[in-house]
Amino acid sequence: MHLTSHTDYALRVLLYLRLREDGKSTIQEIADAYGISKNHLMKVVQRLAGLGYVDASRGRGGGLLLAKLPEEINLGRLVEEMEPHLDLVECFDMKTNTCPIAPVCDLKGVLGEAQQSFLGTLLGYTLADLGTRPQRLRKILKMPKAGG
Amino acid sequence: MHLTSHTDYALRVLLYLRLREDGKSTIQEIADAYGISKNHLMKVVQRLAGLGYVDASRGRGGGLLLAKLPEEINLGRLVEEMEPHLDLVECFDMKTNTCPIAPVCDLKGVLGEAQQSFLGTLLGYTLADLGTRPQRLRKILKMPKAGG
DNA sequence: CGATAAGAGGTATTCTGAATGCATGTTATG
DNA sequence: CATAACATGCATTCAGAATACCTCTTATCG
Ligand code: SF4
Ligand code: SF4
Repeated sequence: MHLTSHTDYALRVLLYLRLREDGKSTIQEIADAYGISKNHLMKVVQRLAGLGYVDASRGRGGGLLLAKLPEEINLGRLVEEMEPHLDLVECFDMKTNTCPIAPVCDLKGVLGEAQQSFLGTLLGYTLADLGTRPQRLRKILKMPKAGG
Repeated sequence: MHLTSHTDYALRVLLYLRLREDGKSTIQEIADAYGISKNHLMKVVQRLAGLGYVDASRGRGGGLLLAKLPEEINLGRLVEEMEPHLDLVECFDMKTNTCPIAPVCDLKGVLGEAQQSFLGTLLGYTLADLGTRPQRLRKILKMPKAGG
C-alpha cells in the first residue's frame, strides 16, 4: 500500500510553489531543495502542467508558477489524477480481472468503500491547508527570500 | 495504490473456509477453486496459520479450518497484518526517509489521516459480513456439498 | 544573430519487490 | 511404510517504478 513517488513529488512541487508565490522557480531549484533527481522531477512537472496545475515558461528567466489558487488545488483530486491507477485489487479493473467470484464478491464492495473513505478524506483538503509553518519550511528548503 | 495479492488471497481463503465450515478444505482445493497457484497459496496459508486465523493439519485427511468465528475476524486488522508495510509515502518509515521536510510537513499528517480512514472503514467489517450470497459463491467455487 | 537558460519529450537502463516455481523436509494417517 | 498434506527455504521471473540520457524547442539577453 503506497503512492508512487510521482504523486508525492507533485505535491512537493506544489507546496514549494505555494511558498514561493512571489516569483518563478526552476525545476533545478526544486530538485535541489528536496535532494531529488532533476530528470525525474521534469516528468512530474510536465504532468502537472498538462493537468493545468502549473504554468511553465521556457527560456532564460523561465520557470514555474502555480496556475491556480492554493484553495483551488484539491489534494484528493490531485492524487486521483497523478496515480497511474487506483486498482486496489485485481477485480477493480474488469478488463484484466481473473478472479472468478468478482460478480458476486462482497469484499469488492467493502474495499471500494474503504478506498472512497481514503480519497474522501483527501478531498477535504487543499494546498492552502499545507505549509502551516512557512518559515521553517522555507529554511529547510533553502528557499530564496521574496523577490530573489 | 494497491494491496498485494497475498492480502487478497488471504481474504479469499478465509471466505472459502467460512462457506465451508462443515469440513476441512485443502490448499489444493482452494487454489483450484480460484484458479491460482497452489505454491503461492501455501505461503499465504502459512501466514494465516501463524497469525492464528486458521488451523492447518498435516497428513492424509489433513486440511484447513477456521480457527476463529467469522465475527471475530476483522478485515481491517487482517489487512494490516498481511500487508508487508503501510508506508504510503517514504517518510512513513523514518528509518529510510530521505525527504528533508518530514519533520515539519503537513502533508504527512493529512495522508496519515486518509490512511486511517481507509483502515477505519475496514475495521468496521468482519468475515461474517462477507459471503451474503452463499449459494452463488459455492456454485462458482465448485464447492463440495456439506459433508462432502 | 548567436549564446544560453530553461522546459518538452522520447528512449533506454537500472532497481526493487512482487509473483511464481521448484525442491526438499516434516507430520499424520491408514 | 506408502502416501497425502502442510512447512520451509531458495531460485527465478516479471512488472512497474525509478532513474538516467539525449535531443529538440522556446525564450531571453547581450
Ligand atoms: S476476492 Fe473479491 S475483492 Fe478479491 S479479487 Fe476476487 S472479487 Fe475482487
Ligand atoms: S513531502 Fe511530506 S508527505 Fe511527502 S515524503 Fe516529504 S514529508 Fe512525507
